[in-house]
Amino acid sequence: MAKRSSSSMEVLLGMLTIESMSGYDLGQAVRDSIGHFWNESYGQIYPNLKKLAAGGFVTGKTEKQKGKPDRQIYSITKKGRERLAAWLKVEPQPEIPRNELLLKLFFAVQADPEDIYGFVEQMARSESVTLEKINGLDGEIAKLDRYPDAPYWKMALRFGQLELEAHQRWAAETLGELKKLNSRQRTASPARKEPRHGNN
Amino acid sequence: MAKRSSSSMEVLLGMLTIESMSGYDLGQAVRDSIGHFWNESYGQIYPNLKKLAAGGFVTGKTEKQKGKPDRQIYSITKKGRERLAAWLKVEPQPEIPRNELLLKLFFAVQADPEDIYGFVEQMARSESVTLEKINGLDGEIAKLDRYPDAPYWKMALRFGQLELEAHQRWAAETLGELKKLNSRQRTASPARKEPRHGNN
DNA sequence: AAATGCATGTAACGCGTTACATGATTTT
DNA sequence: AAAATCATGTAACGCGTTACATGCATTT
Repeated sequence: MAKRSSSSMEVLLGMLTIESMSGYDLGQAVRDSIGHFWNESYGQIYPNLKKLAAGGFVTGKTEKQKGKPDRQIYSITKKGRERLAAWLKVEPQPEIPRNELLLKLFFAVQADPEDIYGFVEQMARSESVTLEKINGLDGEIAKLDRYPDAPYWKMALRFGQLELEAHQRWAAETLGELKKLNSRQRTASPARKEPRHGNN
Repeated sequence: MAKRSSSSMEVLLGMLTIESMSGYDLGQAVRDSIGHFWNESYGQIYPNLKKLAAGGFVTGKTEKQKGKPDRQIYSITKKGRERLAAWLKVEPQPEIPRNELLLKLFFAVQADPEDIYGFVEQMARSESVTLEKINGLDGEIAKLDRYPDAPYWKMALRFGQLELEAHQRWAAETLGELKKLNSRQRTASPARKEPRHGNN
């Protein structure tokens, strides 16, 4: 058995406690509000909603629209809430890490220094965009303090802020180190085009 | 097609540039030296080594041992180095995030406050262990400065340090918030056993 | 006596992504 | 005229985990 329970259904249930939504809406909601720590593809969302409906955890109502295709609006049921509550009692599994950037950095002696430098730069740039997005969400949550969820949303957001700020500091520090290392390497062994390693 | 290239073979190649090893050794090396940002299971390592050998990226030599089972020692070939170099030129993909703790925190209104508090505490404790392990590695790398890789290894390690420190700060802050929130809730609505939501 | 470590491997299984399909409307 | 958005869905495919198998040696 390769059971990994995996919470893909429970995110949907959780989101539906906030508001009844269609599968399409759920995709957006996940991306826009918890995208910095969770993702869910439509290839997962639609089949899972069907399974949840078949199990009585959600109910769906068809909503007609003019011009646009019909929407299936899903609502969580009592049974769905119970399932969510049960899942919330289970200790969360730490995520198994797979950071490709760090992997390539770890093997960087085998690489072109310029490439590695570019990777770190690129990561810093793209994460700073994410950070700004998160900071934007912060302001939005502040306006939503009628929701009892708001304080928790803020804590989850805060995680992203602190983590990404740490990443930014690391990137700045690392880019400096890489620069020093590259210039030292260049002066130490000048005009070395092909790395010589005596293997096979 | 669901191609995700996935670097599982390249980690092995990368590790073999440091030293020739068996599959078993590779499993340990991954866990012990890059375990904080990468993981690889034996169910992946052994078949991948066979594939790499079949493609001429590594070569294996059987090593007899007394009492213990034979070891297959793998070495990277010229072709293997080329493959690694090619992979190192490709921009690393940002990891898709899946943080169960934050997910449960996000839906914490639906949960028992004590459970959530415990989850954050538990995460902080287990990550502080990881942090100590990383700090231990730091000292070991310092002794390995004959390796040209050492500076890069340090940068990868530093990432883990800064990130985990940020997590620790977040956890401390969040536990404080949760405590405040829980006491406020208890005084606001006393003796509420069943949450009343008008859904199905 | 039982459990853990060494060492290599295979098989089952499911999770998740990507690609594709459809078709109308709105934006560029 | 082309591309993107809305909206729902299915099928293919592979990655990765878990479990299982084997068997000897050492540790508890």
